[in-house]
Amino acid sequence: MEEFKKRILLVEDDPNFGTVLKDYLMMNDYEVTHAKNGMEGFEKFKKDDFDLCILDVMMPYKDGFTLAKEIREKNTDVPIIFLTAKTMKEDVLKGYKVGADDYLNKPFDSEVLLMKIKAIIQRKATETISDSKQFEFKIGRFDLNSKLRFLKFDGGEPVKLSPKENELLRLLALHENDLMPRELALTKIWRDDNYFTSRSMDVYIAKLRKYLKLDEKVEILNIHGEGFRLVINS
Amino acid sequence: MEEFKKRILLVEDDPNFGTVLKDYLMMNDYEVTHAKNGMEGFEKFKKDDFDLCILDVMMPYKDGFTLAKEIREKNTDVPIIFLTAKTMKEDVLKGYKVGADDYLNKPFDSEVLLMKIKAIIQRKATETISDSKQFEFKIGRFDLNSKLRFLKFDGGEPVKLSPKENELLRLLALHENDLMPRELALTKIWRDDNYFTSRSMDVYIAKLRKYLKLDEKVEILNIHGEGFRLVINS
DNA sequence: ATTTTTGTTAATGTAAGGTTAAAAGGAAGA
DNA sequence: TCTTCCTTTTAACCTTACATTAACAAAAAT
Repeated sequence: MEEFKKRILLVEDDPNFGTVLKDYLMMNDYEVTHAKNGMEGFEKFKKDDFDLCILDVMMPYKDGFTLAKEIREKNTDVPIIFLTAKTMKEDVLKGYKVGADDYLNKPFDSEVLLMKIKAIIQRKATETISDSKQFEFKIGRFDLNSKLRFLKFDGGEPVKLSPKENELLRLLALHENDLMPRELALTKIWRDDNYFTSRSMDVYIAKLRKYLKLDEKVEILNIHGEGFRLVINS
Repeated sequence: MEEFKKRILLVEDDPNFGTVLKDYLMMNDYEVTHAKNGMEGFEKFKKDDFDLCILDVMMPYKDGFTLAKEIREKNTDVPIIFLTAKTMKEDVLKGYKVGADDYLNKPFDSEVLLMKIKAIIQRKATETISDSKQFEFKIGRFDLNSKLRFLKFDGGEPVKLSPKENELLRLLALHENDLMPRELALTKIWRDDNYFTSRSMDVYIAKLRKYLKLDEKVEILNIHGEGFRLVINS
């Protein structure tokens, strides 16, 4: 049926609950790595590729949100589910802001959790068809290495890009010659779509245009009300 | 900022709760269509394009799941959120089976609902893959790319089209050589059919005629009181 | 003949985008 | 803790793009 088991990073400080949950997930054919606190969670996250992270919110030293933010810096795509102790509205809202995919209030029904896991992993699987592991792009006479965050012109000295510059250019490159919808960048990179994030994005477009000026064949065009288009003229 | 408000189909039989929820959503910048039962819900669904459906599970005659199934047959992509009366595990599981994107237990916090709506709509926006072919038309010696909103004559320099110009020309092209009813354009593009939108449309017809003048074989004819017809003479 | 519908151009108001600079945040080091 | 450097956001100001409305002319229908 499935060649490889899906891998879940479970970060939960309560040892009893944690191990029970881990066993339950393993019984349901997931490969589970259990970290007992935020620090350990991040270490394990860096070492491996996971299909899903389940993070407890209430943890000593490093709470789930802080951990989520660190994870997001490394990887903008991994699905994250939060386990919140109670129906803390603030927690839920905060969760979505760091890019959570879902949350569950403890105590929760384990079957429901399984269902959510399945739904989320499937969702990601369908999303991740084209833009999978692409981090290197040729943009006219430029080379973008978006893993190391630099841009080289004609193989010369690389210019360092800030995280936002890098993500934005990468997204544009992924849609080369095609529309890169505003909304897409805002939700993927800024994780929020409002007036200010939108203006912020415009500022970054200006920055990128400045970098790209070196090659007059490369330009970022605007499609009013829709988004931007990175075109390479021949 | 907002090109168009996102459209929500709300199917909820409790009139009090339904209207309150509708008003609340409308206050938050969504365009809401409220149906009072499953049958009505499906009718309205067929008539319009929605960005999201919020379905009450417990409804007389046709429950939320049945409705969801019918909706899914028509459209595999619209996000669906279920409102379940209590933490009915069966309901939740059943919901996911019909392809729900999320569910909420009543009573729920309205801000949390907003958050979910936002998250889900954004998620779907992200998935929008480039299904190009539907956006490219050959109109005489012109090429219309209605995704990138430009019109090329004889493969020369593309002319940019405004959103309304583009949509209108696209509709005409879809009905090439055939009647494109006035009303159709008004409801689909202007989303309102009155004296002013009608005059506005005439203005756009004039603009399109100006663009299309380059190819004397292409013209937009008026059918008095009915609509317009894009004809390509041979 | 006159009312309604359409053709066309121009004027107006608003929203979106371009650009630059200043302010605010945040992390690393002193 | 304070300082410094880098990144990001916010603000300000300006330009361009769009859609609507008005105004007047021409066709078509009654």
